Amino acid sequence: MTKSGKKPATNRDKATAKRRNQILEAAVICFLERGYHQTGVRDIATRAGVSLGNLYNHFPGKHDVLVEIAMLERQEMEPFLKILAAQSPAPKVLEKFLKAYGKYLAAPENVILTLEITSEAIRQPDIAQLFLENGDELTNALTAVLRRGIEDGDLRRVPDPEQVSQMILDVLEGGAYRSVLSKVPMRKVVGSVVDFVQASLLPRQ
Amino acid sequence: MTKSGKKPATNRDKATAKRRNQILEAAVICFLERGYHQTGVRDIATRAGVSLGNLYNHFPGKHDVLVEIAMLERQEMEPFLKILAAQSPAPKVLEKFLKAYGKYLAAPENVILTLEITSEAIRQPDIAQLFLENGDELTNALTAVLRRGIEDGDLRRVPDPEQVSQMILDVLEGGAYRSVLSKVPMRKVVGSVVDFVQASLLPRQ
Amino acid sequence: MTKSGKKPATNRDKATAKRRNQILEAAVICFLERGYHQTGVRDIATRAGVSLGNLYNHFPGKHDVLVEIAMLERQEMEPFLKILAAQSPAPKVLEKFLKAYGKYLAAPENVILTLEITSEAIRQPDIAQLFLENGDELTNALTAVLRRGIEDGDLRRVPDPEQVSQMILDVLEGGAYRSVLSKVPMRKVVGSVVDFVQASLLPRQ
Amino acid sequence: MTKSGKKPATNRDKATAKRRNQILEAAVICFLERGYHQTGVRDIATRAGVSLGNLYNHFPGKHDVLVEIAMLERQEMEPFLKILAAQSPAPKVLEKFLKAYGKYLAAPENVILTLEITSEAIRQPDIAQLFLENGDELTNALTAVLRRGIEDGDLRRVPDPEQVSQMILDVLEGGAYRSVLSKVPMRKVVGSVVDFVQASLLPRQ
DNA sequence: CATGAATGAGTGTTCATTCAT
DNA sequence: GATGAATGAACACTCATTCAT
Repeated sequence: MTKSGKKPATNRDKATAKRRNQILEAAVICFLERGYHQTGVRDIATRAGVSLGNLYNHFPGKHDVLVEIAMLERQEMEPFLKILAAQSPAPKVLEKFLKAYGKYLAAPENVILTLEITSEAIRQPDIAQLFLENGDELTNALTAVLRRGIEDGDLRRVPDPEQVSQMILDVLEGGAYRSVLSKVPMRKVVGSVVDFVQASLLPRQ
Repeated sequence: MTKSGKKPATNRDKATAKRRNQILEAAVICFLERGYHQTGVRDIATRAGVSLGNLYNHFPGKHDVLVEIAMLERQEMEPFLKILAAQSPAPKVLEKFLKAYGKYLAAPENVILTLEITSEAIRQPDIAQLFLENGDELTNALTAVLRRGIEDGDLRRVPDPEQVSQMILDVLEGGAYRSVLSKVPMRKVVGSVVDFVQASLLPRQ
Repeated sequence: MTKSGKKPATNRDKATAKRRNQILEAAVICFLERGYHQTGVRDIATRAGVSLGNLYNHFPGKHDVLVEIAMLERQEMEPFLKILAAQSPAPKVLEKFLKAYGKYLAAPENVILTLEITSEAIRQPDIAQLFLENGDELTNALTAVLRRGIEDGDLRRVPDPEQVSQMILDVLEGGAYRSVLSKVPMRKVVGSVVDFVQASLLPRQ
Repeated sequence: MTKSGKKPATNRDKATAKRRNQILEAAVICFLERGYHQTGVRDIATRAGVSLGNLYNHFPGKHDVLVEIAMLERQEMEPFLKILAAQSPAPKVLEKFLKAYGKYLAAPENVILTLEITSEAIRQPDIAQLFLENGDELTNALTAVLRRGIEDGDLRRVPDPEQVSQMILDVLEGGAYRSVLSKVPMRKVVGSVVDFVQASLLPRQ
């Protein structure tokens, strides 16, 4: 699967894949600790236990390591996509999602890494695209939930469900960022978000 | 003595202050164009029409230029603080604020600069503090409006008004960031925000 | 006396001379603390409580400050020249001188400053000349004592009294340098020097 | 493992070692010509025919280049240590040593380099230690000769043989320094030193 | 695949000195 | 005489990347 449709995955392939992972993990740690720009390729290689030159056998350059990390981030969204795919009533799904995603964002490393990527995205189109795609998956799934809730009469008929899902994510992620910076417990933040969002979306009785 | 009391500001002082401003403005442009880390002190000096060495007569270092810019950002909040201080009914004030601040955030440079500072704040405590103080002014003013609205019965009795103002700001700023990245018009974003926030805060009839 | 034979020394002249001294004293402290090359002209000016530009009204440049200091060092030799000029028996004079000069060299600042000058002397001919002249005064006076001692029969008839006085100074100054570096008490060093020199110079009975 | 045991020294290792030497030799030349502080890392790299960056693959920094040179200086003492280890009568050994070491010091480069290191030693503890260790080897060997001479009755029973060996070295090195500065031939200096030292140490008949 | 020596432009910062005020 | 802004070359060092082995 690493190369072609078949699966001849030799030991060599496996060893190589392992190296890649070592490097990626090391890079994540470095980027978290010191930031993307402050991290040198040497730092990554050293931390990964790989020679400097060899790193370039696995990645074309520092930039591409970040790109790959951004792509891995996307996989982390899977559990939340699954939650959003559930067929329970929309408000229930929504609440469950907010709490789960909020818990995930309570880990500072997830926030910092995202900010690091966000920050690069502004000037680097490929990362920007990746980042938007990442977000889109989540937004789309969330939007679908909202639409379903509206149709089922479980949610208020908001004018633009897509914008709303964006806002829901913003409000959570913004809270997460502030909780990293100012040490407000994420738990408290999530509680407020749930209340705020529900108040905005639940239909007037 | 150079600042306080009357205004003994000599020509020399004025020239010096002008230089500082030249440098700061040049730095803002550079940071916007290429980002803080990609910008060299040389770039700033050149753009400011100042010699490299002389820049260091006006600022202790690159870092401090960013700090000063962050401090200037704070002053930009003044008009919005004024709006929030108005004594009209809370929902009116709120809407006016959202539109005004949204309009301000429609300028990509304001968003990018904020992100640049945000991004440094994570690893540099002095900038973090400055950044939080900056935000606090706005949050506090907004919180006051919310409290007043609640007391007047104009707004729903939310459990934690401070968190709510944070969320309102997040939702606006997050939208602004996405509008920079994905070219969604900020106008549309602000519309959704106003609806979303009002739906959440206006009391059930 | 500062300029011409007369003595119109105005207040202005006195103030200026005071400034010069302030600068020189500050420079000595800086050179001792951080070394000549590590010391910046700014450091000296700041320490002297003088503006950077003004320092250049008093001295043509950093180099010349060092030259002046080297010249002042020469004056410090006066007391020892006086000791050597005494008409007591040569061995007595010699011992007294060794102890007095040794005591002077026990102060690390005197040793370090000399080394700093010595070290510059290698590459800067004007300092080299000054330094040699400095030393020559002492050597000549010491040589005179030796010659007198030899003629009086109080000292061994050494082949080259001038070389001998050089060596006597070397042995003292070398000891002083080591005492700075390795914390051997200078007192002990001087004792050994006196014994060593006397043994070499006193005539066999 | 690159060093110990047999000699697996690959071509690569050898090439690397050669580079190090090139750099060290270039550094010595630079330090002699212009002094440690006046020499830029670029100067060294250029003279060594090595790129600036690559120099940092071989040495952590400029300081460490000097340290390594100081360490190499120590090896230069080997021949003199051998002379001092000879079992001939102490006065003979002493004279032979003085002449040999004096001849070595007659080369200005040896004197200047030592002064350069000496001068750094004052402010840099690691160099100070290295420098003292260097000197100690010579002093100890010389002290041993003196002690032997005293026991054999070939030398005067001096109170502190260790101090005496220090002084002997000081007198030689001081002479060498002056011969560099004032162009007095080292030959003449050494002659005087031999006389002076012997006069001090040979027992009264 | 693996290594680390090699490159040289680039980093932020300091320097001694000048000069308009 | 006194000030400190102005200059730009120089500083030690780091960078992402290449490539011979």
